[in-house]
Amino acid sequence: MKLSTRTRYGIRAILELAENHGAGPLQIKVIAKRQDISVKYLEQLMSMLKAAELVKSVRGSKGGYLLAKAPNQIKLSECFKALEGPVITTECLEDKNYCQRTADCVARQLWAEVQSAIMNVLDSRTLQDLVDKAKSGKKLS
Amino acid sequence: MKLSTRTRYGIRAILELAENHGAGPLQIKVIAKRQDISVKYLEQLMSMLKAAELVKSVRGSKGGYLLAKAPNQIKLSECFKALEGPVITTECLEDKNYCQRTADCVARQLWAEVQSAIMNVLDSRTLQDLVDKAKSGKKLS
DNA sequence: TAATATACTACTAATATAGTAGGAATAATA
DNA sequence: TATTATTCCTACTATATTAGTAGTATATTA
Repeated sequence: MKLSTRTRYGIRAILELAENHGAGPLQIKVIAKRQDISVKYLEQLMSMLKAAELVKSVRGSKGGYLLAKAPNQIKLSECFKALEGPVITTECLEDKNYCQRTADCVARQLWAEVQSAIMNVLDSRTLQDLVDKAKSGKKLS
Repeated sequence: MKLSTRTRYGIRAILELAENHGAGPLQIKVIAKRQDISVKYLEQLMSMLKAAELVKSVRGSKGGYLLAKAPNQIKLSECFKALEGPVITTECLEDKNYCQRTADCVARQLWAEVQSAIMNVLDSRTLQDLVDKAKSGKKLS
């Protein structure tokens, strides 16, 4: 169950915006250089974040990207969902009719628990939390 | 972050063995029919579980598969690992040198938390737990 | 020896990932 | 107004992974 670079890069990129919050737009090429990501690839990731209304953009010279909300208003679960899609561990959790066994399938119950454990982590943290920890140099509590 | 059919089918298959524990070997074709999985595909999944020493096999007529240990001695984390590989959310959790930023990367700390949340669920349950719940018809606590 | 099982290896179609590439649209600035 | 800097949009591509299929060899029982 490997995380895509799409999600890994995207989260690092929006974290750059969070750290830059209040200081005007940040350009893709700057983020790409700092995070060592292909500019062209990052363009696509940013447009996913924009489609999810987590960031907004300013076109033209001196343009760039900014957070659409304050860092403490953006949950990691939202970022994850925008990049990776729903925190899905298996189709049958989304669609009850995917399989006839859903009603009494203990495997499905297990995957539901896994999914919920992941969501608990991602839902309880905002970009601000990560920025704070980065500054303090401490680990997440 | 979608779960492969490999893991989903494999877990359902070993659960069949757990329910059948003590009643001799169970054949692939029986499991395949009950769980609606391709016989040939399931063969491969069973051989992964066997390589991980979670199940053992009896060849020839009247043969089949059995659990290698009692159901309460087999954690779901072991089954998962055998089928899906390590519960990896990103390479940098396994290999510190995968990226230069590991030391102070807050994103990496986040993935570590996610990974650990998943492991907590899978590590705290055995096949026996799932079998019990299936029999009682109740949800996992 | 015949029937029934697992064991092993190779192949394949479909899908997803991780980009690359090129240019159009837009805004600031000289 | 021309130039430059930026996002925006669409299409393409190489590689890897997934989810199987297929065939044959090997072991066991009756």
